[in-house]
Amino acid sequence: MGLDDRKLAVLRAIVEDYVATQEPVGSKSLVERHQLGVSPATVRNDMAVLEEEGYIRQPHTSAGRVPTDRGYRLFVDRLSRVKPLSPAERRAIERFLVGAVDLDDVVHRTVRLLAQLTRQVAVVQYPSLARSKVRHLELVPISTTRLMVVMIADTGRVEQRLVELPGPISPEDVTDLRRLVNEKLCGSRLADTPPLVQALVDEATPQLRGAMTTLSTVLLETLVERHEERIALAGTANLTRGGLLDFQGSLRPILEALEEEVVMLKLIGEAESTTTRVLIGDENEIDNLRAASVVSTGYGPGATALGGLGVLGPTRMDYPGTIATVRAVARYVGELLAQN
Amino acid sequence: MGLDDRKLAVLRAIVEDYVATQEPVGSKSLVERHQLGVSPATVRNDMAVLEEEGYIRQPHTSAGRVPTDRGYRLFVDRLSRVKPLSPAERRAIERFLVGAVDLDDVVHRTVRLLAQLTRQVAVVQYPSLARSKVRHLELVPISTTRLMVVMIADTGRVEQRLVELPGPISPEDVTDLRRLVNEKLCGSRLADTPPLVQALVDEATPQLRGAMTTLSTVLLETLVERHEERIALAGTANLTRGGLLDFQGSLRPILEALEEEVVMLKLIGEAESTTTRVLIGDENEIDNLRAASVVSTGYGPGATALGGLGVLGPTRMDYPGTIATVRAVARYVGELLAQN
DNA sequence: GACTGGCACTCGCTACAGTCGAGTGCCAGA
DNA sequence: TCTGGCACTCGACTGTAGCGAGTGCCAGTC
Repeated sequence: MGLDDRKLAVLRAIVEDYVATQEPVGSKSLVERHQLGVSPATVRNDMAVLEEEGYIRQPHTSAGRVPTDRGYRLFVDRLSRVKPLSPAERRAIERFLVGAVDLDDVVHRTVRLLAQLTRQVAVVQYPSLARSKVRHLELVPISTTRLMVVMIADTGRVEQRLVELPGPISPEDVTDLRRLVNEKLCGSRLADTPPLVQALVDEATPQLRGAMTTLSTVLLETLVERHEERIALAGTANLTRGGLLDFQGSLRPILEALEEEVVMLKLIGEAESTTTRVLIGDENEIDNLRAASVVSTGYGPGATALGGLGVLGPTRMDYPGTIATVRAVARYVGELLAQN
Repeated sequence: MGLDDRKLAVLRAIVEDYVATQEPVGSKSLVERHQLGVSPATVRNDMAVLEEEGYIRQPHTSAGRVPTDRGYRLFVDRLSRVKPLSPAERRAIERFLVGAVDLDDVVHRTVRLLAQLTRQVAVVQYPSLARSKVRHLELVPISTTRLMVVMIADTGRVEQRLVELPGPISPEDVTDLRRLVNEKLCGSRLADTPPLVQALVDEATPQLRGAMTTLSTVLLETLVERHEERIALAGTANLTRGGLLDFQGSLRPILEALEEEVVMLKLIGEAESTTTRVLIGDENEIDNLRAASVVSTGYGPGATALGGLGVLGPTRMDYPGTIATVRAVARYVGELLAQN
């Protein structure tokens, strides 16, 4: 059964009121607060239909209606327009991000900004290593059999790892190694390095072969496979906003999920492009987050995403406002990183 | 008025029972669960004295007694002995920390381990830069007017920062800069570098002076003054353990405090030595943490602390067990870092 | 046919009274 | 100094009643 315009207007009004007041909304207060041009009784009939279709529900008989996840979905897809940011918000974003001195700083400022503006939990993924290019590889001898490998990516990320060599190595050999590795790998995307690294081993002189083999293993392991992705988190205190009504009484599962980097990456970091994604309640694949919604987007120069960022909050959130903020922040961060 | 041995035994019993059950403890159940050798009435008299002295209190008339912060303090100082760890716990610690590949890894594993063993929120400070020595400084040209400075400390910490030079610089000059900086600074403690950095500027050739001045500013700013300290956090979900009884109903202030690195550093990182500190409730200077207790200690090779670590939980916590765990973990981490 | 006013009904919330029981303070006696 | 006994307190729980927001339905109107 189709929903006519008025029914949609009623749904929109319900979502807006519920988000604002956090209380189930009834037909009477609805007509009072919105110019629907009809009587409460009519609204009630519409509500009955909306409920039958699964867009709203009653917490108890004789309470007002509350949007369901499906209702929010319809609202987000068809009934809301992205709110333009207020000038104050724009200024806040600019001011907050100006003066960041390095990538860590950018990421931390961004995640705090996002948490503050949306009053929710914010998550920012560091620029993905897989999509970064190698700018420089530095080998620093720590002892005769130990090297520290430092990789600097064009996105500003710096990763390091200690390498235990099979045998002692001379400073000259380290210099050679450094030169070889840099010649081969500089400028290539990390995702493309595995064959290059293999080639390095194959082409190495017998003298360097042992060291190169160990080094290559570590490079592949650390930079390509392992904890290549990192995230920053802020605003967990915002979860306590709105008492315990949101999140059906327990923050536990949410906090647990937030601590699992892998989970968060899945949520935030999957975006390949800079489109905005909204996951509402049940749509979430992570059980712990069934009571939450996530608004996320990719950021980066142009339309390709270097990484993802987003916020997590109760399903009862201000979607238009949140979406606008997330997008705006992502755009600014993208520009900022492009400058480097 | 002094407290005789039996009164102290009563206090100990009250603390132990309350920590275990989380319910106010009465005189009758007390004599049932502990071999005090006296009747409930006698215990009641003792309790009256303990209450008068401020060691315990009644939530309401006619409920059992609950320890006050002062009571916990006395318990920790005089009535409890540090529990030896179970073999299982020792094994868990070893297993958890073996196989860590770099400092980040060590810190993350440690903080997770601590959270898991104590079932509380764990905080681990990265080895303090101020107390680290410079192992190597690397300068990587990003463009003709930009350098990335990477500092590697003997503790394994790696910090980087982008430097915008006043004018273009040649690769040869970069090499010279790198050599000069390393000759001067390698091996010295970061806290001692400011005069050395100044000397570098003074001694620089006219050609390098401009670059060196900028570089020195950045070095001082980034490495000595600014975000020199970092922390890792884990186990926030443990705050929800024990319902909302702990933390007087709101996690808000706790979560807020946990997000403030500065606050956490003050709490965890002040220790200069590897002695254990216990802060109970009110003793805490941070208002937001008035309902929490913190057990912290320094870790490092020998008795000098490289950094601090600790846990935060409700005042109603198992102090002997927590103290033992925190100490044991700190010792292992210290050993682990000494190996590098 | 769509909308409206009216009406009976539901049910959560609050207030109030009553009961129960854990725990206390006090006191006289051993 | 300790103990048993006793009266008392007060929170927790239960049951009842009234209130009110909100609903569904129906007959009537445009």
